Amino acid sequence: MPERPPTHRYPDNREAILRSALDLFARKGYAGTAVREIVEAAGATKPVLYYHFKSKEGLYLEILRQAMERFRADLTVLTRGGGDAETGLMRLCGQLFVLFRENLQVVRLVHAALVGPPQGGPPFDFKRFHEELVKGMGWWVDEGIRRGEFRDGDQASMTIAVYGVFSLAVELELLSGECGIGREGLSAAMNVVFEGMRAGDSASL
Amino acid sequence: MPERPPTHRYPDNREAILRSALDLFARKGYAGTAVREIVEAAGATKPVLYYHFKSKEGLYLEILRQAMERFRADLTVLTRGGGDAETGLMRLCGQLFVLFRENLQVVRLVHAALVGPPQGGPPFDFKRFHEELVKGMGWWVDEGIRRGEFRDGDQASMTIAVYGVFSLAVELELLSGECGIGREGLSAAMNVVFEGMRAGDSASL
DNA sequence: GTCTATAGCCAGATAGAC
DNA sequence: GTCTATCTGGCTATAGAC
Repeated sequence: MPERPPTHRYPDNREAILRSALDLFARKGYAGTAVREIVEAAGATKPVLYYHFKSKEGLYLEILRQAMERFRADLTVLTRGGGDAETGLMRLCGQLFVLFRENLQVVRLVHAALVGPPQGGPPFDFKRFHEELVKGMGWWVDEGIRRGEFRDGDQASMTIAVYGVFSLAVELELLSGECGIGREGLSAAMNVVFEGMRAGDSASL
Repeated sequence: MPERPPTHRYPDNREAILRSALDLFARKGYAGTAVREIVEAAGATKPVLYYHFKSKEGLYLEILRQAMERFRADLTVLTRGGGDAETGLMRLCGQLFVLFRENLQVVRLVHAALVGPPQGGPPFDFKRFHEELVKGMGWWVDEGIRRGEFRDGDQASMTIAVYGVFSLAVELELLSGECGIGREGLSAAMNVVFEGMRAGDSASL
């Protein structure tokens, strides 16, 4: 008879609380969400929450920590891969866009914590989110310049231009009421930017 | 002896409360800010706040209403004016950028309300903020296409590209710790986008 | 690990005098 | 218009049994 673990290390209650907390924090904000709401939605009770996460802040930090972990793993994969820089950059942005759209709740939570008021929530190293995105896109721009695909001399501005379009596309998905431009809209707008980055075009700068 | 108004219509208390509420809402969020904090920072008392604004929600809505009013006035002015489309678009974005950077608290508040969780705050027609910005920029893009400055056939994508760069520049100012690219960085990144919009460049689309 | 029950606090809002 | 004093309710967090 195989050994069973003496106790469940991650019981259903813990996962249920994480899920309903993510949902509520994303919809009502950290300060706007009561612990009572979270445990009711999860079908649990308050002491269970405090047992697993020690405090409301601990729960919040655990959600963000998990989100950061998953995001970094995906970003690492998407920065690899062959092909020319324009294709790689388009693939990176396109797949990140899909990933973000499939996890809008997390994106809303992190975005709010990045640029919004901290709402009394605990501090967290959010800027790494932003910095790693810039680094991932900047890597492809560097590649493009090195290979002669993109014009030389304006790496930072090109990265900002690409990142700006990507960032806006994501934010439009966050707006309520179907303002989003979708992946097709993102590709079209990125093509406008690429048009201004390609080497060989008349550079009147 | 000249007549004095029978009573102060907008006494100092009212303005002081509006200012400290803007400061606190922007720093701690709507739900994260207590009425007690607001009136203490303003050197007033709670009944004064409730006399002038009826409720915490009423105070919040009044702040946003005033912000929206000032913003629309500025946007209307900046969409007029002569010159070619590229110059007009650069001026619109540059001056809006300066305006936003001088009012970062309001921008943070509105941005949080636009894309962030509502935090229990009352509903407000925030999307008009976004829509009017898009309309203002789109007007100049239309002008540029009409005059033959910009390539034809991709108005929406061009507008998104310009708006995306502008939006990112503003958001980087919102991040804590001097991540901003400044007005020069905005201009440089916009030039990358313009490079891809100009008619006459080799269009390999 | 999970419960019931509750402590202790602070929130938003108001009554009524001036 | 502004005050002091106060009401009512919800909040986070915990004690202690199982």
